[in-house]
Amino acid sequence: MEGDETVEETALRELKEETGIEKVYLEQFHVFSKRGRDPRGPTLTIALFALIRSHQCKLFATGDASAAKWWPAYALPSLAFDHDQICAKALDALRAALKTRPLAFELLPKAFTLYQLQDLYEQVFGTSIDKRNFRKKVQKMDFICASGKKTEGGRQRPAMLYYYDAKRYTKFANEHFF
Amino acid sequence: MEGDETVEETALRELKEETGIEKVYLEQFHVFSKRGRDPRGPTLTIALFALIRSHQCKLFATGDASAAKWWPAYALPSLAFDHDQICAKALDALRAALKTRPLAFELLPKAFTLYQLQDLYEQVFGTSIDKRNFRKKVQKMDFICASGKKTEGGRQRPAMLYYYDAKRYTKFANEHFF
DNA sequence: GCAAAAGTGTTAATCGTACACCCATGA
DNA sequence: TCATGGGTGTACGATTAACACTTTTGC
Repeated sequence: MEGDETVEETALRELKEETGIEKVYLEQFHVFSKRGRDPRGPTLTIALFALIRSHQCKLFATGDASAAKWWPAYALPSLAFDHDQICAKALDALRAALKTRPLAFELLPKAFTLYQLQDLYEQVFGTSIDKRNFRKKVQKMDFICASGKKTEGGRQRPAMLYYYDAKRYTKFANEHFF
Repeated sequence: MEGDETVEETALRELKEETGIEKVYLEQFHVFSKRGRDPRGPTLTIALFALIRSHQCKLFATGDASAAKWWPAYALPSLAFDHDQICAKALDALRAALKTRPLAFELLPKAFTLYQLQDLYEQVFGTSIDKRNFRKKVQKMDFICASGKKTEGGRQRPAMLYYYDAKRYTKFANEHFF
């Protein structure tokens, strides 16, 4: 941490320095402090995950000359110290977060198709979901709104583009929980 | 933090020093690092909540001469710095934890009645739950087991004592989620 | 035409919810 | 006898889960 930065500001700065990516959703998930986790001496690691919109991921690949690179979460290379455990816990935290809060919309473009949304959940949870049941459920969530526009230039039939309405979600959540 | 303690060890030591309570369940919920949260300068607070079994709470009241004291979460006294915000976030984290994991059993005696379990959920979530529906649901959870023993010396009809079986929970969770 | 995704309903089973009364104990 | 919790079943509505085919587009 530099100057009087907060944890989140530090993470955003480092992420931008290493990958060029900015303006992402950040969430803390654990502080690692076990003895011996770094042979150089006692350390405290405050771990956060960042959610990066899918269309921004390619910017990263064409970034500067740093060693940063994408890896699938289920096939990481071997990492220094206890960083493999940190990544494993990050995945758990991500799944728990996606189950209980509307964070899928931080991973998709602002305008997305229902296929993209379903695919996201299937990939994160490693399940397959029935398309009709999924769409039926989405229709009941009035914070997922059809924009009226459709995809263009895809290899397939144009699909309706949806967007996430955070204000409607708040109302929805207040009515459905507690 | 002293010596090469972990965050959890520090919290357990401090808790014991201040209140005499030990061997509790601890869980991290947030790191507070906002500028200006402590006028004395930049600080980093790693916040944890502890779950203390109800029958151990009275030990606390008869503890040493420290200023530690029980307060209801919905009527806290005014606290230093941003500690009111930390407590508010602790309550949120506690509710989220109790909804998604079997942590109620860290708050009850090892042997508990169904009334105690229901009362716990009602108090934490501020709701009232139908007794018959609650018991029906508990019956389906085979990790909540009748011990065969009953309460003695209460003011009421003796009640069956139940216990939590962590191994069965693991099996149950694997079958019911994902 | 073919590959890829878009879109669309019905049925059966399960789950959640609402609801009221008698019982055993200690004070 | 009274206060306090202990203990029990049913019926209705809502939700979930299983399941297959036609459409539109680019190549």
